[in-house]
Amino acid sequence: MAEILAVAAREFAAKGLAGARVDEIADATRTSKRMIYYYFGSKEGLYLQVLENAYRGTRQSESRFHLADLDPVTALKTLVGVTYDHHRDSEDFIRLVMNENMERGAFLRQSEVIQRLNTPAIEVIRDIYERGRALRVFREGLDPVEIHSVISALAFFNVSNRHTFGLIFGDKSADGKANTLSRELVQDLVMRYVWNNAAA
Amino acid sequence: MAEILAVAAREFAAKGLAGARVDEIADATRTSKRMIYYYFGSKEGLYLQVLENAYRGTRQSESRFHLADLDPVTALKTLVGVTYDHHRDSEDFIRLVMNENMERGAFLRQSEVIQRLNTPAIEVIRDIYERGRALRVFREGLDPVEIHSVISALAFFNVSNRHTFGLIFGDKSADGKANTLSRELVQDLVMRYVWNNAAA
DNA sequence: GCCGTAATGAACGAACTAGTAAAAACAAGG
DNA sequence: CCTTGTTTTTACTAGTTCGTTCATTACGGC
Repeated sequence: MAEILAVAAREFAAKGLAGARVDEIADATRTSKRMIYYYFGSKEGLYLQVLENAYRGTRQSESRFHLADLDPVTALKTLVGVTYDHHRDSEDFIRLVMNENMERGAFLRQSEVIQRLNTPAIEVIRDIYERGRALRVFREGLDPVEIHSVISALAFFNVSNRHTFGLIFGDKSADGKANTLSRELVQDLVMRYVWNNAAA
Repeated sequence: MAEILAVAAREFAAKGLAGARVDEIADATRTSKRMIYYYFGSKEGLYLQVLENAYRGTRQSESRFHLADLDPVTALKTLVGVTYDHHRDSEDFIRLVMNENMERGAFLRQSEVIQRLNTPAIEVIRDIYERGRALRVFREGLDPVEIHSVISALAFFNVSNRHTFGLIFGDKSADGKANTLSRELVQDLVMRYVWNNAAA
């Protein structure tokens, strides 16, 4: 039932696995609690489905940007920007991942589905990097997984630690959500990281 | 009672505010549950004290490294390394902060103590950056808060998202804990970010 | 020794929460 | 229209969990 999954995603994202209440999820749907147990077996079964669903949804956004058609510098800069935007606008997904890390990956570990979803993301970066390296605008010896990690780390942290960072450094933007790391900053950081300083 | 705080810190770090159980905390101390309510009033009161305590402990580590005595390049690189090491070895603190972000900063907001603790960290960076800029090894126009944010983001993410990242990319190190971003990588990234490419 | 205050222990209770029992409603094939 | 299997509703339960009640003890000043 898609409605249950959508409601549960919001609830788990808002309060975490331990904080979420099955009764509240049920009340927010047009079905009943009994249905949740009928379809998903348990609270944890529901959580697992929500988690898988969230990862599935996320990995689809990058493919839409035709990065292979752009020159490597523009492509990488675009990829960083798109990743930044996507994270910023997917707070529920971020919070689900945060929660899953609080659970020490106990549920992600059970899912074979998710593990395969990230390979394409790496391949996109590998393609861009190899092209940039051939043109000598990117330096030698970098690992696409590392580049992906850096981009993810900055885009993720910017959302995940919004509240504590915002409170400590007080720089809330207009919408009330602190963006401690600006879009341009992250792009700049990544481009300087891959840049070949001895470029022709 | 220091013992209660220490036990509670472990428990809240392990299971979050909603997941932790007051009875379990009480059983792990040499005192009783009654004492927790006597001293801290409520589960949330205890949590707030734990959080404040954790921030206090963290901010003390940087001052030990005499960064003002080092040349700016070495100083910044050392600061990054020290911050990286400290985060990697303070998983409980990281998890408390993660949890507090899941709580949307509701408790940190109540604490005036914590807000003041981070100013020194910025001043250290400002000093290093200004010296490096004067020597023309660091470029113009950077904000110490931004530099601090970048360092924090990478060091924090490396621990906070250990489990999900480790599962997806499978690179666990010897101790079973995935370090997706290596120490050298983070140092390299920050140094390239501040570096003045037009250096003499 | 006496007294007020701080500290402690054992047991309890009221509210909550994941999960279930049992049966009603429904769909579909014969 | 009846049988058979699936979906859904309502009400319930067994166990947990935060917080309290009340009685008792340690302790420092006088």
